[in-house]
This record gives sequence, structure tokens and C-alpha cells, in this order.
Amino acid sequence: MPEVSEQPYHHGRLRSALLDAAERSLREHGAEQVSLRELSREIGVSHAAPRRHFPDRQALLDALAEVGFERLTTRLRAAIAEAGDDWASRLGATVSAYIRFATEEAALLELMFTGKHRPGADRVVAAAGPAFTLMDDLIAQGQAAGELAAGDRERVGVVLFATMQGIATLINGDMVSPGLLDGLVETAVEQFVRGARPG
Amino acid sequence: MPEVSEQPYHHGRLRSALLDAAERSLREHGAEQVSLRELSREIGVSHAAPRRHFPDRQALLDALAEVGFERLTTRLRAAIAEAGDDWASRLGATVSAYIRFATEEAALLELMFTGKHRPGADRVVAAAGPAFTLMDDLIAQGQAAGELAAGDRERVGVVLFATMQGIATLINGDMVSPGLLDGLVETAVEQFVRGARPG
DNA sequence: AGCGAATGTAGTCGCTGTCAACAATGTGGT
DNA sequence: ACCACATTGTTGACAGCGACTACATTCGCT
Repeated sequence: MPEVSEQPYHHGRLRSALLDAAERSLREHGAEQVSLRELSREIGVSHAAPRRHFPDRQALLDALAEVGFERLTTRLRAAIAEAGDDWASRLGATVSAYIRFATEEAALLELMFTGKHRPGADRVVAAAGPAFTLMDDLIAQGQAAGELAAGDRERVGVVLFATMQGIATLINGDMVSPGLLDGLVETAVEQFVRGARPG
Repeated sequence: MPEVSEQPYHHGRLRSALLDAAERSLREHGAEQVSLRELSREIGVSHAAPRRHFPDRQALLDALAEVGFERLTTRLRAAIAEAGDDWASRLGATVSAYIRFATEEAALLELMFTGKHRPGADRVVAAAGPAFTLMDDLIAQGQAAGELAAGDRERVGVVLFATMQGIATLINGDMVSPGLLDGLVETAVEQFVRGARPG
């Protein structure tokens, strides 16, 4: 008669439990400190159990980066959906949502963007796709609204994306004081609009 | 009678030897793979010797980031010195030098900017200062030349810096194909000038 | 009921960073 | 020339880690 309170031999949701625990550890201690053994202890499972779900540590980190991109995309979409119809407010909402995500989830963002993926981390790169597409759409809408000059959307979108990403990196790396953040974002958006508008 | 060919008990330049070896390992295998013990073996010194020069591994990485910023600053200065007198060519030379550095020393750049420094890595942050000052000067020159509108130099300079940094991150992280690099840089510079010029 | 796949466990290996105790070398004062 | 002392390197130990293998339990299907 097995005790009911005993942990079952099979955890059942170990994969997602690992991802959750890893994400918490990532947020609290940074990517370098994420340890498979520690996560295992925390969840109450043997030290070799994670291996059934992630072939190695890097695979877990890659999966984390992947969900990070998915969440970023979701957040950006939500921000756009809540914004008004005019293009400027959509742009502002997007940038602001990005920066919020970037500062709130600094370690995750780093994991997502820095070259920390294994050689063939196609899934991570693929997961980043929708966010780029979203930027691309935003640019296209700006052009349709006559706010932006026609031209190579990809280039323009990537430059905008890069600027946001760069600002986040500088802030998260303590290279510029957080107090400057709002002003920087404002300046970046203004300059982008002025720099890419028609005429 | 000690053999002349023997390694002396004291290395003499162990600190700089460690930095050199670490930088090579960083370039070849990335920051995560840099191992004090491996560097020690390579240099031919005991595994605990590094401790006399760097209290822990992170201190070595911080020192590496520090020299990285110094080298970046040197490179940017050289590029500006070689550029012509007109502001546009100075701007172009700076951006291009930055991007070259960023792609050639991807792992070092990551170490320099990502939040990988220990809590009080003041030296790293301080080492980044001159590069920002350099950008600030460049902006000031642009304003003096009438190419840029007067305004908050710091904001504008940081936004430019961030854009370059972001482009480098996206390229180094395989998020955009290297083939787009030149076009991105060109677009970024064009948009920056258009976005920040007077009128 | 039984059998194979999926999932978790136990034990081991080599590697790592860190620390403490000890040895050799350099240095400056007398 | 000597001697104290700081600097710099060595040896040995410890715990933690990722990875691997062999084994145990459970699930799901027929």
C-alpha cells in the first residue's frame, strides 16, 4: 500500500517544471548560475533526470531563449493591439513594450540575443522570426500611412530593432544610468521618425 | 647548479601572460569556456598561480573587458584620426571602425557589454567611459559643423552608440545575415543624419 | 497480461573554481 | 653580508558541476 503523499516515480510535467525553475533561477542569479543539479534538487528529482528532456545544459538554455522570444512577441502584439489606430501611437507602444520587457527580463534578453546558442540553434533563431516580422509590419504600416518613406523595409526595421536592443543592453549593463532611459527612448523614436519620414 | 633551461620559479609576467592566453581562448571558444586551470597548463604554471593576480575567475574576465574597452577606444580614435576633416566622413569612419571591431571580436564585445560583470565592476564601467566621450565629441563636432541640430548631446550620442551596438549584437547572434551588414550600417548612418540634422 | 518505450534513479568520471598550507624568490634595511 | 618580510608560485584538498552508463519503475498499447 503505497502512501498517497509519496512523490510518484514519474514527475509527469518535469520538462515544464524544469523550464519554470530555470527561468526563476535565470532571473535571480543569471544564466551562468543556472545549474541542472540545483534545479533537480529544487524540483525533487534525481540529478540525471533532466537528461531525458534536455540532452545537455545548453539545450535547456536554448529552450529558455525560445520561450523568451515567444513571450516577447506576445507582449509586443498585445501592446500594438491596445494602442490606438494612428501609426505613431502604435510605434510608441511597441518600443515602450520592448524596453519594458528588456529591463524586466534582463538576463533572459541576454540569453536570447547574445551568441550563447549552440552552433545549430535553429529553433532559437526561428523563434526570433515573428518579432522581426512584427517590426516589418509596423514599418509597412508606417509607409502605408505616409509617415515613412518607401524603401527597404527590412533594413529600416532591423535598424529600429537594433536601436531598441542596444539601448536595453547599455541600460542593463550599467553603461548608462537608468534615469536616462525614458529620455533615450523618446529621442530614439523621434530621431527614427524624422530620419525615415518621406521628403 | 640549477639548469639554465629550467623555467624560473617565478614567471615574471604571469598576469599579462594570463590576459593574453585568456583573450586567445575567449576568441576561440567563447567566455564560458575560459578556464583558469587550462590557461595555467598552457602557460606552464600551477593551477593555483592565477589566484595571486586575479582573486577569482570573474576578476580575470572583468580585466579582459576592461582592456577590450581600451582597445575599442584606441581603434575608434585611430579611425577618426585617419578620416578627413569633414564631419560626415568622421562619422562614417567611426561607425565602420566600431562595426569592424564588433564583428572581429564578437566574444570580447559580449563580455564588455552584457551584464556579465560582478556587482561592483566599477573598473569595467569606467573603462567604457572614453568611448562614450568620444561619441559625445563627435556629436558636438556635428553640431558645430551645422550638420546636427543643437540639443542634448548625451541622448543623441547614446542612441547612436546603442544602434551600432544593437546591429553588432544582431549580427553576432545570427539574427540577421552578415550579408545585410553593410546595408544596415549605411541605412543606420543615413537615418541618424536625417533624424538629427537641423531644421 | 505482457511487452516495449518513456521516464526517473544511482553511481561514476573528469573537470572546474576556490581555499589553505607550504616553498621559493625578490627586496629593502642594517 | 645578513636577515626579516612581502611577493609569487606549488601542492593537495574539497565540493560542485555536466555528462555518461547501467539499472528501475511506470505508462501505453495490443
